[in-house]
Amino acid sequence: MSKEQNTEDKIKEAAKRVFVSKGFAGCSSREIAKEAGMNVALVNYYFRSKNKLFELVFDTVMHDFLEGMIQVFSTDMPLEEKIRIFIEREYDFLMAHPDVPGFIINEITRQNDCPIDKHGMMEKIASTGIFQQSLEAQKRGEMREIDLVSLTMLIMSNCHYPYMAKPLMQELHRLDDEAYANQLILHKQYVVEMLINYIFNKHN
Amino acid sequence: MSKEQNTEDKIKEAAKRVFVSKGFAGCSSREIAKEAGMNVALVNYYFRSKNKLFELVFDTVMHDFLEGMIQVFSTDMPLEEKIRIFIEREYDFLMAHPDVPGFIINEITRQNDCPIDKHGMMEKIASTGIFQQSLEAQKRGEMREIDLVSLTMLIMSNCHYPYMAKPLMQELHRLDDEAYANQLILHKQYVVEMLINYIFNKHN
DNA sequence: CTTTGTTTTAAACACGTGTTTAAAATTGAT
DNA sequence: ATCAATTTTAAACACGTGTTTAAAACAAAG
Repeated sequence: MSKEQNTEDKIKEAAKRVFVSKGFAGCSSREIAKEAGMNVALVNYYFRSKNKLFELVFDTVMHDFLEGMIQVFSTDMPLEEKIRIFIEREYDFLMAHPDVPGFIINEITRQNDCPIDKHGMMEKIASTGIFQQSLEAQKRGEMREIDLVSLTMLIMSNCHYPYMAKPLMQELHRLDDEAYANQLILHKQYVVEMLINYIFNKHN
Repeated sequence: MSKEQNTEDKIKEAAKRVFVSKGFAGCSSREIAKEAGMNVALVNYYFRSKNKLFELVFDTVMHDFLEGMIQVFSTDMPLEEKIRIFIEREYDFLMAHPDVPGFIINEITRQNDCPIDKHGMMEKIASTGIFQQSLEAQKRGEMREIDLVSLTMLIMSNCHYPYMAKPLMQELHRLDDEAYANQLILHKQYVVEMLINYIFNKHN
């Protein structure tokens, strides 16, 4: 990447790498500093504390994570196409950022009293009209009468879990990294087919 | 429970509670000791170190986790019934132990060079004949021609993720604990229906 | 009761943690 | 070149960590 980025950004991106892969409790300030190639004190000079730096990283990761949804949902495709595209985009995104879902879920679980939806992302998602579109499709009988929370959960489960559970699945089925990467490409097809079939009452 | 259990078991169960809910990096030896109601040194008197205690806990959790599968798969039900029962048992198990999947996946991810399948559980699962049964069902055309890794992944995704992602889902949809528990009961029905339909080429 | 072995405790050890301090190095403008 | 402001560093601080040690409390057998 560009070597022209300033110290603050170098620290922030190093912190993102370390936090996302090891979690807040699984790394130290000094490890982040070393990853950024500089002193420990400098980290706290730019960001007052490990906690503040973490909150900043978490916010941006969470933001990037939800931004993708909004882009897809904001188009004027028919619902079926939106869902299909969404799943494929999600698999592409996770191919490049495999440990983001685990990071987000773990860190939200860690402290159950923090403000997660700082950017009001959920309202943004709602304001794309995706939920209205779903309800209308259900009224017209084009879509299965399934409640929207479960709809979300079905889609997310089949997108996130294969990446989160990678080491478990690799161990259970004795797959190396390359084999698992190929498995994921194959699996995406199954997931799209299964979800579209189920949500829109398709046969075969 | 029975107050008659000895010190060693009291420590081990306290450790299980703390490790499973907070993870290895997220807790201290002293926290485990306090949870067990005793001194720090006593923990290391019975189990030589935090690491040894953790490995012991992880093994038993992993064992209990896989034992359920084996029981269901070892029956002589038709495949469709096995899968249906498996999903329902999995939801029941996770209702009582919601953070087990996250614990297992996180801790396997943490150290990518540890012997996970210490009990040879995967061979036990294979020796239930579940995989042969699947292949035969596929040959007879009763079952979709789907590769067995993806089959496993589809089922596990839709069982584990709803429990792992609970706080994320609660935040996104503004659900309290009771509402989410009800949601899970509802969701189980969708999951069974969707998976059975897809795997066995059902219509409706 | 005394003695022997086991269980429990308080204290300490060396080290890593997050954070701060004060000095050094660097920068940029006059 | 000088000087003030900014950036970077090394060192230190107080505290929490995993682990160990040695003494105390306890139990059981003689």
